Amino acid sequence: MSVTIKDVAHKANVSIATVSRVLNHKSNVSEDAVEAVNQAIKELGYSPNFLGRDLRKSETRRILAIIASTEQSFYSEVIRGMEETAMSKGYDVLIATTRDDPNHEMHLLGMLFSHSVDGAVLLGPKLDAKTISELAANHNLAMCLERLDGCKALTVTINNVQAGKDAVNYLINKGRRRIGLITTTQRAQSSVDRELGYRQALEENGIPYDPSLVYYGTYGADSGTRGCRELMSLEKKPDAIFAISDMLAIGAMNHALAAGIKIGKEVLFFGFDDIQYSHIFIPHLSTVRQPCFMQGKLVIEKLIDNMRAETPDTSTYMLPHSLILRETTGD
Amino acid sequence: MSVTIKDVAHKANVSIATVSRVLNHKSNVSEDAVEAVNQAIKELGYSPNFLGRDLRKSETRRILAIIASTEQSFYSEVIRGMEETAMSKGYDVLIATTRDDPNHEMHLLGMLFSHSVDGAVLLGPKLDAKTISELAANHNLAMCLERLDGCKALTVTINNVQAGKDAVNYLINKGRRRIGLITTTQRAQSSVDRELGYRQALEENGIPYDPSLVYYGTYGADSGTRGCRELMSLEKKPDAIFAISDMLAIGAMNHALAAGIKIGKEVLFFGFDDIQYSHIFIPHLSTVRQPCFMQGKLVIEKLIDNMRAETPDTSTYMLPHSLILRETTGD
DNA sequence: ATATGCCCTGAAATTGTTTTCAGGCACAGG
DNA sequence: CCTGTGCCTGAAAACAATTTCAGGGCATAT
Repeated sequence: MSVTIKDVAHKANVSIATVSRVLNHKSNVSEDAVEAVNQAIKELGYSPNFLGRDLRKSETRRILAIIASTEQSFYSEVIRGMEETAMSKGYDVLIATTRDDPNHEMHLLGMLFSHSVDGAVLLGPKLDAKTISELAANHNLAMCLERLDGCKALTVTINNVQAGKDAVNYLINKGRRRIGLITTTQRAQSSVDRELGYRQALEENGIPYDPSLVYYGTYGADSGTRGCRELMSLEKKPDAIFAISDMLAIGAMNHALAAGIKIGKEVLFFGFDDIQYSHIFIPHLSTVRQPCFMQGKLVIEKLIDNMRAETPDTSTYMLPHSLILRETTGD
Repeated sequence: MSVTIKDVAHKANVSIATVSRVLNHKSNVSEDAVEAVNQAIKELGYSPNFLGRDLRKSETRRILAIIASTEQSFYSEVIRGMEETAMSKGYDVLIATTRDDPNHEMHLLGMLFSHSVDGAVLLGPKLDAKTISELAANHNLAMCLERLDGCKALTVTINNVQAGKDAVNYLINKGRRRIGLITTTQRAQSSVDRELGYRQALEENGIPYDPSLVYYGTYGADSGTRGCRELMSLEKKPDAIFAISDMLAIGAMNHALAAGIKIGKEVLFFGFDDIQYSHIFIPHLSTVRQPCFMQGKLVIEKLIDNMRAETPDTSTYMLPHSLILRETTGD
């Protein structure tokens, strides 16, 4: 069918071993041979079958990034960080999506077990901590962006508790006391942590926690809109709203704009993620920025380290976040 | 190192051939053997090495989708269409990004040449038509979303000329005569086609083409903002603006909103792509919707057909688009 | 009793590459 | 002239699976 190393060897009048040496740029091969082989390769239009190579070498130099869907443009910087770092070490990054299905996530991890890739990174896993811990013990598996409580696997993330706390503290320092929270019923650990930060900030400032100020929805913008409408129809309206994602915050502001609420004065808004639209949408949204590129970079570095290590590093690395202050907090 | 089929065979007291038969659910194997093998597999925690299997079978059942970056959330529906269709036929879809670098695009195509995947789909290629035509002649390669003039390769897209024309015709039918165009200097074929549609619509309606009404920028929202500002500072202002992407349109409307222009009355806006934000942003944007899911579905179906065919199908399939009419055209 | 057919099994070939090992050759030093 | 050294080379093993082929065992038919 396809042209193989054997055909090249035959055409160049050398052994397949010599062709292989040329392909891999080994030093111990004569110039004549190199010339002849390269000539044959060109004429035949040969390109090596990596299945053979990978099998023999037991490595593919490929890493799989498993994400929920390509919808969240938010992942894109993380992926870039992963790719650039991987490439500099001679690896390629492939992406696959789970569509929020834990079974499909497991199916994709099959690529790791079956040696189709050398390592895998989960960005927002759907599987539980126990399962992942077990898998990570025997395979080159890491997590990024999301940590999992009690999960013994290499993790790179930010401190979402502290980040939520910082955002809410900022609102409190602006003199706000009735702070609404818009979050999701879907309990990703990061959502849980951000909510925890919200509560800690209130507590440390002696503000009583009021459950009616917390709206649980989905993660679409329209859910943010509904959340804002609900919070604003309370007898005692909030004077600030913290949303656990920019998407929710933007949805929320849509209601506020429609209702004629003065954003940044009457009610302050704080988002999370610093997505592209947070500074396209008017008014510009104050938000928490994570070091996306750096998280991608670090997780790949550590993952590749682990591939060569005898005992894998299963630490959790938390990178620093920062507050981006814009119009919605009156800045 | 790892546990292989040999270990399983030994543990189950059968030959590796029998283990292989069990793994592949062949009928001609006794129940006792099946039992013993499955038991051994479980005890050893064995999972087959696909490199061996793929090499022997000369197929990986994997398809590579090559995109520019995961930033354009716009791709996500296409990918979903690809994945769902592929999965139903027993294939997995992997994604890789070129970061707009034609060299890297070629590097990624190496996965196709080296038999690491069974087929590849380019979504918005950076390579030229000639190169792609040659590659497609010898490998299982297709294009989706973007066509390339004179490229002899399986392509699934929409008719961007007609779509641009439809959008502009709609504006004309609303009584508009001075229609601005916001586009990009980066000449993707789809941009060229949409601009062509714009000109054809004008021509067919006897409206002279006015170059000062065309703004060439990048594809960021801020470029749309600049474009709108420039067009609105003309002596003879436009009464409608067609942007070749929603992103540009949203950027443009940001200027209009800030300048107090009555969107949907004074100036109509028409976008392209129907991205998520086009109905989050207020006012809601009228836009052209492409059948993303269907394009993804069709390209995979045709690509898989091509894998089994003796002579590959190199046709271009154009799927129907539709106009989504919202507030920005006064609907 | 022998032949026929079916079910199940394992040895060995096969897939395309890398790597090991042994040896051929030339050249320098004794 | 002989030996050691270094460079280059090819045959064959290895990687982990699938598939082919031949045959053993058993039941049924003749």
